[in-house]
Amino acid sequence: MEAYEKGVNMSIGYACLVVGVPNTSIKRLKKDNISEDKLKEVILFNLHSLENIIDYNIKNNIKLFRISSDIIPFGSSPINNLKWWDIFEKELSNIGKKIRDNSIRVSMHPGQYSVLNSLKKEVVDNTIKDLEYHARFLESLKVDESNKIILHVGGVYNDKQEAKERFINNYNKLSFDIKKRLVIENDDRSFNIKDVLEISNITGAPVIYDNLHNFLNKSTDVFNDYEWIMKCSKTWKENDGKQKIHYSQQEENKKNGSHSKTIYTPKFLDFMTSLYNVDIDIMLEVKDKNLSATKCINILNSSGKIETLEKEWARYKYSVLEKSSSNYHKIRQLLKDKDKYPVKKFYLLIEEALDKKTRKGSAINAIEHVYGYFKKVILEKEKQQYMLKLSKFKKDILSLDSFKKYLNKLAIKYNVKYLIESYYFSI
DNA sequence: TGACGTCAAGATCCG
DNA sequence: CGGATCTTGACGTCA
Repeated sequence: MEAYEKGVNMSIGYACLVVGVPNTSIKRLKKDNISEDKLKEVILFNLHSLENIIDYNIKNNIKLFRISSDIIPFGSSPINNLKWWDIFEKELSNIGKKIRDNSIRVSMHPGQYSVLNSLKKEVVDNTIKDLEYHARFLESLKVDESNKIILHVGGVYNDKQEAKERFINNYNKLSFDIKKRLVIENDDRSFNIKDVLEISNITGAPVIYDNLHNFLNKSTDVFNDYEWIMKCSKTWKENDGKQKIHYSQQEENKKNGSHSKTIYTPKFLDFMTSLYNVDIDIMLEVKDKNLSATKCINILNSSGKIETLEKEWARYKYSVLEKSSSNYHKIRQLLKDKDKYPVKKFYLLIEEALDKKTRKGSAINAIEHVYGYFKKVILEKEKQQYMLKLSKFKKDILSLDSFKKYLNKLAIKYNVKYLIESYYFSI
């Protein structure tokens, strides 16, 4: 634990979406369904969601967050010629103020289709437009240049050296508003961390080290995570803010590069220990998003309180019960001693439970626990609906997901806060 | 030419 | 008719 105690200012965050928090979804539009009104409507909707996400992050002490590129639909396309930064100035500055006032650091990450070193001029032009859009969005929040835009180098086109040079040439043509935010990241098949450091050496762009990409696409120079992170640290200058890395784990039995469902804490702690007390920000790339961010923050907190775990337990308990009543009881037992903070054991038991296959009996057990919350308040009609669904579920003609969706609807209708905040309906 | 990755919109199916 | 489930889109590179 001692190893990373000094990194107490370190921020851990997650990307784009929030799991299990109402009113935080980001909407998209299809090209053939676009009108000015529709665009405005969706932008406003998304900004409301973003504000709710920021509020959630503030409340949960999450200081690092990647904003989805979909926040402004077709933000870099001529299809959308709205001056959204003017139209929604009030909303944007309001969100920006919350971000700044709470020392949250945000970032954006254009997708794999933005390729600055492409052989096609049109692709490069579109990429620059996309970078302009991302820079403008961050600018509209009035957040400083430590709030970064992350980009991969692009394609190799049979000649890596030329591809690097094309990247550098095109980088040099970018406006200062983009350059001041642009950081580059190693990818999982073309440009390894050594390549990216070389490019950084010439362009001056800071480098994001991605551990999983490095694992899958190693440089011929053999260094460990810590050593690469140290090399990358030199590329971060004062105005760039704290050095940032991406951390993810491979989902077992899935294609290389698939992010894991959750961050497994023993592995994460090994990684952290191997970094000694290096002071960096860590962006997690993981399916359960904010859940893993909270978990990792809690597990590194050497002065944590039992209340934190109790709060987490309230949100996880029915998901655990659904998988393993044995772990459910073990955790209850674990949380009895109010003077301790058994955070490692706690999350280990949760991870172990959630990895188990759901058996029908335990699923029903969890369902009945959840049903207990509105058993007394719901209408007779709903009671009958519930009974019918339960018997259908038992006969395998209703899926667990559908059943849970119905329960979620009831939870929202009767505003059962304990259940609405639970992860039971989202993992 | 299709896989790659992502996730919600949109389309279609089902009871 | 509402809800569940399947398909598509939007993008560029590479096998």
